Amino acid sequence: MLTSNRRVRLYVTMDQRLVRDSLLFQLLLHDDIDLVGESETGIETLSRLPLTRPGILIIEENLRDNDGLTIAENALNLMPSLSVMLVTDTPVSAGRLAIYLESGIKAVVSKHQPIQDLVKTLYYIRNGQVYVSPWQQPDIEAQELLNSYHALSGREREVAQLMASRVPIKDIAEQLGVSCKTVHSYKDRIFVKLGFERLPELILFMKRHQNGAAA
Amino acid sequence: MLTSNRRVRLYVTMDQRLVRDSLLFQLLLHDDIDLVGESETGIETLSRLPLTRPGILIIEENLRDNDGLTIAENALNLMPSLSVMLVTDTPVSAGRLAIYLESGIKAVVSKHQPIQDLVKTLYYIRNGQVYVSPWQQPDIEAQELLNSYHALSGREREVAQLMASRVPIKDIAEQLGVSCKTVHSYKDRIFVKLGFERLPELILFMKRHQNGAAA
DNA sequence: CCTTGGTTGTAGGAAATTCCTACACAAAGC
DNA sequence: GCTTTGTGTAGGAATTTCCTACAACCAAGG
Repeated sequence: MLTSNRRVRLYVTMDQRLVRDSLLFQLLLHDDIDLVGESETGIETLSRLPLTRPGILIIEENLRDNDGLTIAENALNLMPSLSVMLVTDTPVSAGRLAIYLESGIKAVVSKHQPIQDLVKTLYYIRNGQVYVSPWQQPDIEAQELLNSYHALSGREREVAQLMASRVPIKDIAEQLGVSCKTVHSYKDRIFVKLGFERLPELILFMKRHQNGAAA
Repeated sequence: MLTSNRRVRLYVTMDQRLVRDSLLFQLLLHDDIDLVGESETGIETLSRLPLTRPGILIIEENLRDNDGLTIAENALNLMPSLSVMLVTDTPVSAGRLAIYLESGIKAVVSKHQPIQDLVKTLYYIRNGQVYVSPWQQPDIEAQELLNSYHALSGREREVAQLMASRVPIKDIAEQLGVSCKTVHSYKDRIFVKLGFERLPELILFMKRHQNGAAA
């Protein structure tokens, strides 16, 4: 298999602290990700690259002091082995995309995509692939997730609903008349089937699923 | 004490899915927060308020279809009991701030603040307070955190450093020649002293602390 | 028809984690 | 000098995670 388990040395350049923080909190949940640096501006990023030697740079397209492309090009000059992921907030034309890829950028992801997209992409490029996310509406992924949900068994779905409403495991066990152990088994299976790692993912998915896909 | 333990019915309106997702993942870690709805646009928010009956609305200042102030005013007309938190990405002048507060908005937080600011503010306004975050550089909070760090004991600091480098508890115990239980005690104390809940917070803090405050 | 292989409902065990408590000892203050 | 506070150490209980087990059912294939 190609799934290498080498660690990721990550550098993140994002202007807004709130966004950077919440993104980093997510990324740092993965224990194969090492944050080697972070910046708000392109210039600072360039200056700190040599010392921090990241393997992957996640950088916003529009920075305060510069545009991500320029910084990325300079960064790739300094460190040809760097994998750059550009995070965009406006639609990218085909022409511009071509420029990005030609300049050596490994991935372009949109801020209008789910965060899982960014995480997935991070691992793609860690493995040497190139990836461009669609601008919006991730039909493929969302559909797959929907399918996975419908592949849940009856019991699993019951537990998923209760867990998403924050009913404690013990209460779920009582309500269903089974042991805690059993509920844990359902929980494990749900998380494996849907590819989740933590409760918030399940809560969010269930909420969105109920409203959006009530059809 | 004033710390009521009533649950928060939260509605979040943010344009970009990536930002919304990562923010929600953070917020939903708190088990007293119920997400009752989310939108990308102001119009949709207004239309869904009556059914979802949130207690708190977190809304961006600049939306695709409207500005947050307008939406907030309309929302407050519909539901006077709603607490609105406006999230801004540009500096807010004193005049504009006055307008915000006069129109009944309970909090204004900047995207250039750490995410903890937003979370704290959420609880402030849940308790009926009004809060305006500074535009940037949270000297007060950051300084408090620094102080807390310096209040760590020697052993605690050692463990904090190792944990931030993702050394497993067992290995830490071995290295320090104490039992796992002891390391867990240090961990608990560190988290209590610094006010953290999860490893990524510690990792991020240690990284920033080492680089920034190496003075 | 009977076997085989996947899925479902159920649960147990081992290890790790969380949360709380304990306690001896040293430093510090009144 | 005695009491409080902080520090290094660890134990217990409850919960969580991860992995395994297994009987029952169901679909498919020879």
